[in-house]
Amino acid sequence: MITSTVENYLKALFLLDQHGEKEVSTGELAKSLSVTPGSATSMIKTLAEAGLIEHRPHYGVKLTERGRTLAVHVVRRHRIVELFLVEILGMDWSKVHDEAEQLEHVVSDEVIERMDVLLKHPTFDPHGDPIPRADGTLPSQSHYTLSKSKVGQQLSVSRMNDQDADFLQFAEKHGLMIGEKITIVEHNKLADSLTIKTRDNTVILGLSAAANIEVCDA
Amino acid sequence: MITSTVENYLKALFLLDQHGEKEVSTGELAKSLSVTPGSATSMIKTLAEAGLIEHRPHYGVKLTERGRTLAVHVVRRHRIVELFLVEILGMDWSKVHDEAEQLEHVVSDEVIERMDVLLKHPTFDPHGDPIPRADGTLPSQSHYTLSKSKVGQQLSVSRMNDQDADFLQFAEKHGLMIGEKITIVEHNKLADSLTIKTRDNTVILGLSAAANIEVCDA
DNA sequence: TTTATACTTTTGACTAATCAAAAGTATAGG
DNA sequence: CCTATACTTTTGATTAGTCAAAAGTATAAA
Repeated sequence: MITSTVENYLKALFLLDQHGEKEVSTGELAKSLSVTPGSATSMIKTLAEAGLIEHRPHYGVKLTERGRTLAVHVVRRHRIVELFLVEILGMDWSKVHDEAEQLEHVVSDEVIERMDVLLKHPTFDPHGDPIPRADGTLPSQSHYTLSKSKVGQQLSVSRMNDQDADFLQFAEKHGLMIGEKITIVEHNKLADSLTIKTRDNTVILGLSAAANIEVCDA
Repeated sequence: MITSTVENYLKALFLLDQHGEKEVSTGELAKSLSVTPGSATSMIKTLAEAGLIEHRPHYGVKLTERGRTLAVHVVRRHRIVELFLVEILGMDWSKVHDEAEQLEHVVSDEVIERMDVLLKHPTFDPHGDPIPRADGTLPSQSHYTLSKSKVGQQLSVSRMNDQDADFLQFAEKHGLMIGEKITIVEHNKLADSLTIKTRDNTVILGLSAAANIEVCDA
């Protein structure tokens, strides 16, 4: 049976290893789901028996084809629901993550496909994350993090790595919304800070905050 | 903790005794939730301890004020979601019940209130059932069942007592949708049947089917 | 008054998921 | 080669919900 818990484990594994390249450790998985390592181990056993992951004890786990397919569909549901909540119900983009976290496990395929049509087959969600297509493939875009950009570059904010509502609100208040054009004014290596010109502000960010914001060329 | 299971028990109790007048028996409750009587008894114990119902052993249970309030809010969520699925997502009214059954336990108050606004504060859902207001009160309307109506009466279909998708599709196909005007042509007591003229059909229904359709004066 | 019947409650067992803590394992450093 | 450390797995307990079947209770009929 694919319970919501199972879906959450599969989704976490997918998000920790989007490309299906490395093995994910029990500890990483446990941390990302806020459960104890022991809980993760026992669920890993269950998922491996169900053929959803492959487990090399003491080394790590990897999604099987079937597990990855299920995970991608959970992600698709999550991101379509998020966008729907923002676009159709007018909710604040900084608050839709938690709501979608619940809804992703119960909305039927029919509802998702109807939302998809209403939203005109969108490719990115309100946080800039790609929305997997119904066939399981992913749209792509070349992102890099703000902390790696050069002075003078004209950029466009493309996604947020941090889903924390406070952080998202802070970003929004300073004109760092998805799609917004920005310019790097100064990179102070001593202060470890980045001065950024947004549409109508100038913001100074520490590099760790800048690492949470992805951009692409404007 | 108010789990979905708890919400389902409370909702079932409310629907079995809308007016809070009689006591509901363990058996009735168990049947309406498709669980064994023993399961119902043990949940009854839990709900009584939580102060959500009052239990007179061997006689029955009744919602407390707090239990009723919670139940009414679940019903509100269910019915708003149903109407939303039909009106905004264009789903078939005969299919939205099961979907709403899942969603009612996870949608937040904020989402419900936004749907309510988008739907312009509706008072009845697609099956003709009243939608409780956010304050817990219920709109009312004088319904009676088709099986009790008289020959010659001009009526308007106002709600369906049976949520079974096949029945709803049958009704729809024969022009027995909510709001549709109909006339009673004949009541054959021997055949136990009712002949009804709809907009562009004449339908013959057995009395047991007729008892599942509520009407009000046209 | 007694008994049969129908219903309710209790009991004991099971599943999914969790945690805390004990036991086991891989590996880097000496 | 040995050991300390960090991580993983195992073990045993707990919770919410369920079922099947045994035991108990209320009541209508004899």
